[in-house]
Amino acid sequence: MLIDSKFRSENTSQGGRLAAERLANAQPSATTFYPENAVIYAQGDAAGHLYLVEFGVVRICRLTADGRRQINAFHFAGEVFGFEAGEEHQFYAESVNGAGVRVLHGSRNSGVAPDLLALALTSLVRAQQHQLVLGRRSAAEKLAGFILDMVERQEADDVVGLPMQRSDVADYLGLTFETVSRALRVLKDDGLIRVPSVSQIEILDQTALEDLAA
Amino acid sequence: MLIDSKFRSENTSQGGRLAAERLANAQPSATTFYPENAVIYAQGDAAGHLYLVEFGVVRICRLTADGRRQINAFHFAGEVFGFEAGEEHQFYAESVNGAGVRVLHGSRNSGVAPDLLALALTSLVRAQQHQLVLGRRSAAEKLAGFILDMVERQEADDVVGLPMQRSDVADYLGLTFETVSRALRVLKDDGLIRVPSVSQIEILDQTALEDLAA
DNA sequence: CGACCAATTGAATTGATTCAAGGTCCGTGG
DNA sequence: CCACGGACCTTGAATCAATTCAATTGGTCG
Repeated sequence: MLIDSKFRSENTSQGGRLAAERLANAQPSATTFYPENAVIYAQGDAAGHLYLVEFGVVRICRLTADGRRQINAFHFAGEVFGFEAGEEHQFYAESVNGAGVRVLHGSRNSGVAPDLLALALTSLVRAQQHQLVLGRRSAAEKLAGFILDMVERQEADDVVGLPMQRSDVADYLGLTFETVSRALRVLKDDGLIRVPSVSQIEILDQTALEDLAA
Repeated sequence: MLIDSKFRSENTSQGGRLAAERLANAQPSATTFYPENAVIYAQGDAAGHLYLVEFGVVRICRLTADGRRQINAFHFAGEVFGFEAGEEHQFYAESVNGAGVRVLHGSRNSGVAPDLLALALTSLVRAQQHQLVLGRRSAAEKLAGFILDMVERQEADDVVGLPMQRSDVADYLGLTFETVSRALRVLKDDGLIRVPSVSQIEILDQTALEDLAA
């Protein structure tokens, strides 16, 4: 089975945005605003819809039995989330910093399957990337991978925003927020980054970051 | 956008096997046998094909800059692998213990998109599950999650086979093989499992394992 | 200005890794 | 058939890194 290159070609840095636009334009609907930390859907809710981030950032989370939180993904403007397996959501989605979200409505058999596939592959690629980052041994390596991911998705050159707080980053990387803070300091002391403000990171040595994260 | 429940209903424990069968039957092809540790495709090879495991186990891996190996996924009989983003494989695939693999050939526009979507979602769900396991803090928790995954996919009741060696499990969980060995001992000493042989694990207390891994 | 929340930093502890030494299993050859 | 060799697994002890708990700093909003 050869996957049509039309599907794949959209799936690298663009993150399936063409497919998302096609779906969104096919049947426009209203954008809902979710204030900071507002729940978009909860664990156990009926699944099946897809959501398009218009602006802001969304996090996809899951709570463990002992009350810890694992963040599965962050989604930025232009990205689509909501793919899941069963009839119920295994994860819950929240607005990180105030986000506008549009539900994608559409008939089931209107020839959008190729677009759906492209979007699903985008999510798959992100998940695979996250697997790699989570599997890295040291905190500094994880953080380097995270920062590079942010750079790529924000299409920023050297100053990248961190719209989520340290504990979000920690739960995304499987660390504590103190360790995130310390790892940032290590990268800073080694001259790989600068931290002009709490929510901004300037890349000083992208090559060194990539070597760490590779 | 409402994802057709036909796609989703196949995507839980069955792991998209119906879709895989439909694709395989659509255009049968020969099965290739890959001996232990044989490479099925290499990092950098042209991507685009999908592969069906007929028997045996396949691992999907990636090497890091400093020579460590991250195993992204294991695939068992009946499962499909090979989904990737760009034109080149970002990962490499190897036979773990001698595996029969069939390349899925087919015309690009023969109405198989729904099946492709189902399979891609299956891979996505597995990747998400793996994210959760990798994010767990302790080695025992990771191992509990891994064992439960094996139980589910082998459809075994209480004795589950571990066809891969300790170092494979370690690279899958982001641990060292010594830590895997020690974590197994912990689970054994706590009465959650028995280890009748090196490659077999008997579940004694599935509920406790689930509590650990949840 | 003061209160509050997030982030940083410090010190002690816990847990995984590292390095090293046996132990087990299995296939091969005498 | 048994002994040997090699690969894999287990176990031990020391080290190192992340967590935990606690204190302090920084920034924001009323």
